[in-house]
Amino acid sequence: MNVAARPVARADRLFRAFSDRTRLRLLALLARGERCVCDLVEVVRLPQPTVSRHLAYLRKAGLVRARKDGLWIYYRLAPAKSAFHAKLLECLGCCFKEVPEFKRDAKRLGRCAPNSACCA
Amino acid sequence: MNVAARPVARADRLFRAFSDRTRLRLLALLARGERCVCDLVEVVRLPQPTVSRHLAYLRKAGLVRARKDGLWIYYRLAPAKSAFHAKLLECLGCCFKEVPEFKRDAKRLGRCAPNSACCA
DNA sequence: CGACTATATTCGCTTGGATGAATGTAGCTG
DNA sequence: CAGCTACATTCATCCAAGCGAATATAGTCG
Repeated sequence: MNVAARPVARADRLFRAFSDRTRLRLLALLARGERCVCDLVEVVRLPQPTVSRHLAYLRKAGLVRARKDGLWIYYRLAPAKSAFHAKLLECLGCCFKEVPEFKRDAKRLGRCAPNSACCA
Repeated sequence: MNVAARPVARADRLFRAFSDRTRLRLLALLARGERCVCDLVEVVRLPQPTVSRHLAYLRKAGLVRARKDGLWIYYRLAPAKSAFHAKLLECLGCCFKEVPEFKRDAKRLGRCAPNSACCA
C-alpha cells in the first residue's frame, strides 16, 4: 500500500522523499513534535497547497502520520519500521544541527506552543 | 566547487544523490572497497556510459573520489566531512543489509578480487 | 605511427515531480 | 441553512535529470 511497506525494494524512494528542501524542513519540524498543518504553513512561509502536497507525499512514503482533531489535522513522524528508516531519521537530526535554515524554522515554531489551536 | 563543500545549503542535494537506484548500488559496492569502473559495470550489468554518468554525478556531489592508475580509474567513497555525511554512509550499510539486490551485487563482485586489473 | 582498451561526454528524447492557481471537501459556528 | 476555516486535490506548466546512442579522450601496446 504505502512505500514504507516495501522498504527493501524502495530504498531509493525513501531517499527521494528526503531529497526536497521543503520536505526536509517539514520533517525537521515534525521531528520536534506533532504539529497541525497551519503551524507548518506559517513557519515555512509557503502556500498552504504546497505544504499539503508535500505532506501527502510524505504520508504516501510512510514517513509521517496524520491525526484528525476537529477542524485541524496534526502530523507527526511515523515510527521507524527498519534500521534503515531509523538511520534516515538520524540524518534528520544532523541536518537540523548543520543547516541554519532549519534552526530558523525551529525558532519561528517556538513562538507557537504545540497544540495551540493553530497559533491563535 | 563541489556540493560537499557547502553541506549546509545542500542537504537536500546530498539526499538526492542517494535517491537513484543505480547510484545506491554503486555506493553500496564502493562501501566494500575501491573498484575500477569496469568492475562496477560488470557487476551492475548496465551500459558503461550509464555507470560513468552516475559516477560523475557522485563525484560532483563529493561522495566518491577517483584515482587514475594507468588505463584504469579506481573509485572509492569519499571520507565523511560532516556528521550528516557520516550518517548517510551509515544508511548505506542498512540498505546493504535490507536490500537483496545489493547482496546479489556484492556476490557478483566477490568473484572479482579488488585491484584485479579489472576482472582479468 | 595505428589499433585497442578503459572511461568520459554530448545529444536528443522522455519522464518524474515541483509549482501556482483554482477548486473541492469536511467540520465548526451562528 | 449559510458562511467560515482548515486542509486536500486537480490542472497546466515547467524543469531537473535519467536513458540510449553516438562520439570523444586518454593511455597502452605493437
